[in-house]
Amino acid sequence: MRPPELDTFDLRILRELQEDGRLTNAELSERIGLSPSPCLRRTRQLEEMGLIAGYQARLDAARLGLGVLAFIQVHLERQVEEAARDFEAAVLALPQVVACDSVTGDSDYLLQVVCEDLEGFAHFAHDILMGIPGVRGVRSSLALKRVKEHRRLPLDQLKPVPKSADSAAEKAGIYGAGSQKGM
Amino acid sequence: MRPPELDTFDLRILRELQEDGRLTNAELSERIGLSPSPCLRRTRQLEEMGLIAGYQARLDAARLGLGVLAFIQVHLERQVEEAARDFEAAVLALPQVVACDSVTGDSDYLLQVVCEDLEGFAHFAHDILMGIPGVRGVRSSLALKRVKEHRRLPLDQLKPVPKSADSAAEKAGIYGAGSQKGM
DNA sequence: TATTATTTCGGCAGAAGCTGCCGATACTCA
DNA sequence: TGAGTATCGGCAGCTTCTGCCGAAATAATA
Repeated sequence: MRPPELDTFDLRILRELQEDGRLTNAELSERIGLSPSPCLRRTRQLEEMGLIAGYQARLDAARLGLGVLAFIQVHLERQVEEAARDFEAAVLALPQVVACDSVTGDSDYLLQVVCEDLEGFAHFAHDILMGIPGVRGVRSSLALKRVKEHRRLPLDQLKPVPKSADSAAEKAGIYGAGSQKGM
Repeated sequence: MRPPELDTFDLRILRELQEDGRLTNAELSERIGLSPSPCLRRTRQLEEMGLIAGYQARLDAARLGLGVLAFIQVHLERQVEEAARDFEAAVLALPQVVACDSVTGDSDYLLQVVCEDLEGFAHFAHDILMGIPGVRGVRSSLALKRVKEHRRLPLDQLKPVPKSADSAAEKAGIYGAGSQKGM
């Protein structure tokens, strides 16, 4: 997937909203150096393009009494085509699993699991996870300390389009019917 | 850390805001079955108590051209007291690292890293990460497919306080000076 | 059980913010 | 250089926010 070409304003909007998702449009427009109208337009477009996938409150798991975060490497049975599909479906339905990726390396999936306490985690790992058909084995690591968890994407790595150049053609593609660029 | 005792309304607020962090207070109050005034009051309290740590826009990394998510297990040199402190400080300053936990098991830290492409990732792993003093070795897994990534805490695991019981004493402690519970 | 104290509720009103429309400006392309 | 296009900023009606009020519900006490 090719990155859409965003100018500095767009990147600033993304950056600010990634920091504070409840910024008012008025405040946001001030911070990025644009008046409210075009700022709101751009934000809506970023949402419609799916670059902003949504907004969410970040909750403090520990303070809420969800004290255990575990990373679980999962190995599935080989040669079972349906195993992966079934496992993914099962994982999607488990609220304790807050993230799940299929990964390279010596396991098939990496799960991130949140539980109240070790007892709850033990129950999850043994009775629930190991009970999913196709699961051959798991290996768990418990998070001892959350060193960094802001989860903000490194937008600084992206270089803005200078807003001059082929801006017209670019916008036509991005904001318009979007019939180019091999979508 | 003991979980603060939240009633059903509080839990509903957390649930809804975890789903959509930009809900208007009017809409939120409707959904939880309370009028706007007390709803806003409760939300503000949840923020002040730190249960709501913040709000953020969830961006689509892939569509933004940040196509690589990697999980990196990091081993530090043993017997080096400062290694951990220095490593954590270094990690905090690296924008590519979107999350970092110190973990149990056969590595010291688990990093989640976002890069534009494999080239960028290779550069990060070799030139940046391995360049941090005290790092003995790393092992990487690349995410092939994000099966689940909503990152919503399983609030259903928590049981609400019936709103009767010792509500008065509880509120005094939580909402007031907060001088109890070993803070 | 009756009374008092405390807490939380719902409603209201001024202030702030949203949002769709307008003309004006800057830019591109022929 | 001139026509066409896209983005800007401003405005106005509407929604939403937010702090303050009295009322209702709950808890503590006698």
